[in-house]
Amino acid sequence: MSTEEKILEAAEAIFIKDGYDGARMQDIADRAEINKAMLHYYFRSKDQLFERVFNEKAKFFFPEIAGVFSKDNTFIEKMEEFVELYIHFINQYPFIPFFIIRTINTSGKESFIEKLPFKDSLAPPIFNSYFQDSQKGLVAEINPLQFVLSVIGMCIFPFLGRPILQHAFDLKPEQFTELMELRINELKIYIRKILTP
Amino acid sequence: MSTEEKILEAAEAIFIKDGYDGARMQDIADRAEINKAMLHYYFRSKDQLFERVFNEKAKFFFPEIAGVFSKDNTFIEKMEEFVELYIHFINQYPFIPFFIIRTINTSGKESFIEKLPFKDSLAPPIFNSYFQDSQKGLVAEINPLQFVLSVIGMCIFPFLGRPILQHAFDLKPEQFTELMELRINELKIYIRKILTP
DNA sequence: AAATGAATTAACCAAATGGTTAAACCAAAA
DNA sequence: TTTTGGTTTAACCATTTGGTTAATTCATTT
Repeated sequence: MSTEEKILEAAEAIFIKDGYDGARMQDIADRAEINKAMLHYYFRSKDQLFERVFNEKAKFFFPEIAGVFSKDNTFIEKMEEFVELYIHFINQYPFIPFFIIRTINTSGKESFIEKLPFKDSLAPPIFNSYFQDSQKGLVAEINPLQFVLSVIGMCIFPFLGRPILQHAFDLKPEQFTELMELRINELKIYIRKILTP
Repeated sequence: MSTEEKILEAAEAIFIKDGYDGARMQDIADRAEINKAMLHYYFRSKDQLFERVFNEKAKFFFPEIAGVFSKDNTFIEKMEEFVELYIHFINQYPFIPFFIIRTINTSGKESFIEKLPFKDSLAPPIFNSYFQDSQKGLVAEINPLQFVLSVIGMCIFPFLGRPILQHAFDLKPEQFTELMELRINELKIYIRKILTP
């Protein structure tokens, strides 16, 4: 593994664990098993290293949904698929949601919002698909924005509140992951109930 | 206003805005318009000052629901009331959810989890009420834990992702608050659809 | 008015932190 | 074999940060 890769891997781990403010350049260097000066040699500054890490992780906050929303099925079916895709997705990177939420709520890091694919890639296909089925009477009348926020919230919240959950129900990491896998079908039921006309 | 109150008020604002790692004692002193040494005179250390602030804010993460869940109505009605109460509640302290989520996910601050009223005060009455109505066939069969996580997630997520929302839809703070007020009725509809047998 | 004790301040301190530098290392080209 | 240029290291630097101290101010008690 190249030095640059070692640094990036260590920086990811430390920034995801501690956030920008909590992360220490020395911790990243130690984890990458290199000299601290190398961090600056390869990435100039903490800011630039963080930006590089964020850019590579931003796409893992919202999944790529083109595949789901180009299919020729109903909005309800699409949303069910979306939930399955999304929870599987986050289960593979369970600490990304908090990393992203923390970053966009951190003073001085507001501009990172623009790097998230929500506005351009996620919301429009969902809204379009809803309006199409809505005109055909295939879906209940809901507010699509409020609905999308609800679905994302249902999917993501357990990962943000994970420490509370693990404490309250004494869950081991595997048990948490399993609970989230079971969650997929539960949310599919909720979504179908909400959206059935 | 006493010096102690001035400090606490400033510390709240800074810790909520910047988190423990991002907060600077000097910033708190400046905001309180007092000498930095006074912070230590009154609260000894950054840790103790933070703990004091967290303890006072922890109760605003989950609302007091005794009133709602002692009523003689159905689980569905209770949950509708809960959502109304909860969103109103968070709308008054819109930055508390992120403050709490950030803290319990911060290394070294895990022990603060225990100060949240979820395990002892929030979950049990909800679960009990569900099982009562479930036996009477008054409510659809769902997994109460997954359901509670969903409701909390639906209520809270927009406040955590607020910067994304405000950016994507160009919302002013008043507009955001109004969107959340409208959200109450939308979520009530979702909940009734999910829970109706 | 003198004494007392808490409240407040300015100056200071040690450690930590992001970042720099000059020298050393090392593999490939000439 | 020497040169070259990228890579790595140890030592160093300026600033920031949480925290301390000793002196001073101020209100209250005697």
